Amino acid sequence: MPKTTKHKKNNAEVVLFPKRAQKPEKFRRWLASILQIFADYLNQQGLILTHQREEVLHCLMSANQHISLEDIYKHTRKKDPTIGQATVFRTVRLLQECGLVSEIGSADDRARFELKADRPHHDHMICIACGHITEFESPSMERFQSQAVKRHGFTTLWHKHEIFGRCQPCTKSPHKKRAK
Amino acid sequence: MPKTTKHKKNNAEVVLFPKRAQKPEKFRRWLASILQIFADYLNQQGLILTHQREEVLHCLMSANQHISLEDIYKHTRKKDPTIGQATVFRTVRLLQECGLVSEIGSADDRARFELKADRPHHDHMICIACGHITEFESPSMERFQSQAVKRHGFTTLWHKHEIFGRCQPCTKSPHKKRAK
DNA sequence: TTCATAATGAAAGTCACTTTCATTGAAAGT
DNA sequence: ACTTTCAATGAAAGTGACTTTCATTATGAA
Repeated sequence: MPKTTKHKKNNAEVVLFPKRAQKPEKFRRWLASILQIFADYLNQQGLILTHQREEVLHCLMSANQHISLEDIYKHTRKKDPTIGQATVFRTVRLLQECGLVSEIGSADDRARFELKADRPHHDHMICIACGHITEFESPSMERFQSQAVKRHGFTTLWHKHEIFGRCQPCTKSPHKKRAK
Repeated sequence: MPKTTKHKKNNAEVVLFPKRAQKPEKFRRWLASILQIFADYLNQQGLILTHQREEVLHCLMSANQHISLEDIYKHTRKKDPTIGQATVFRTVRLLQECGLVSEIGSADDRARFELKADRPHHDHMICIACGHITEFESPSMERFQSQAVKRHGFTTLWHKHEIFGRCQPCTKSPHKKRAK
């Protein structure tokens, strides 16, 4: 049951780049292509790609996990100590509007975000013990979902399928904490 | 994409009991059985069933739709004008703890609640235009979900499968507002 | 009745967003 | 190069849905 434990301060320092660092060259090309999509969208809206906006996108692309607004704020701040929360907030909203980023739930009350470009659709399993988010996908489930939706004449825009529980390590040793 | 439009005040008066009124006798028996479950849980925790707590549960059982804390607060207040938000909040938390009630997402930022006792599991389609919540179920999807979860060694406690989009009426006439 | 607790509601507090507003700054016009 | 225009920005204030605090009140045991 969703015991809504809210209003808890997150003091944990988030390590955004654990292992799995990609080849720099490959990453650079990927970054450039995504950046182009963002720039095109901004242009189309009569807006421009500033270095702050670029920094936020870069942060989201470098992260190997799902991150919160605060995570992004802290990390971009290391490169540019004057960047404000407001800009991070507004940039993430822009990124959502152009479909590059999507919001997902979390074990606490801070929303997490992830890049969704170039990735197949997937859903999330969220560990309520350590906060770790595991991705999974099931094309069969997607098929059944479309059927169910069609039966009700509903038009889908997006969906969230989030499973809350305990991940493998936390099932085995419920008291060990994993870094957020 | 989840354009999180938050911080909007809900001034709409919620009609909790539209049609589909059950036979009074049947409802009374149902109420009594659920009330007993709640009372047992409270007892087991060294707590008691007060008339305020009973009123909150009654409200949730009478509602033919998914309601927010504020809805419950307003409606219980009609019977007892002195009941406080805090009690509603605490009672709903108790009801969640004993598994009688679950929280679901919504198109705005106010959580909605529903009774889950005596009901088969189901998921929700949430209309972002009118806020209406439609229930659906798909046993096949549940099966595939268990498989996916098992593959990752995850232990499920509960899940949310929420589809955001437009309901049939709002797809046809996007600008007509339905009461929340 | 007396006491120890649980229960309650008014009011204050929290906190994750969001918006406001005075500046900045970059590009377009002159 | 100078001015004008307006998007962009960050500090700070605002919002609002929860949550907790605290002084009372109600309940049940002794």
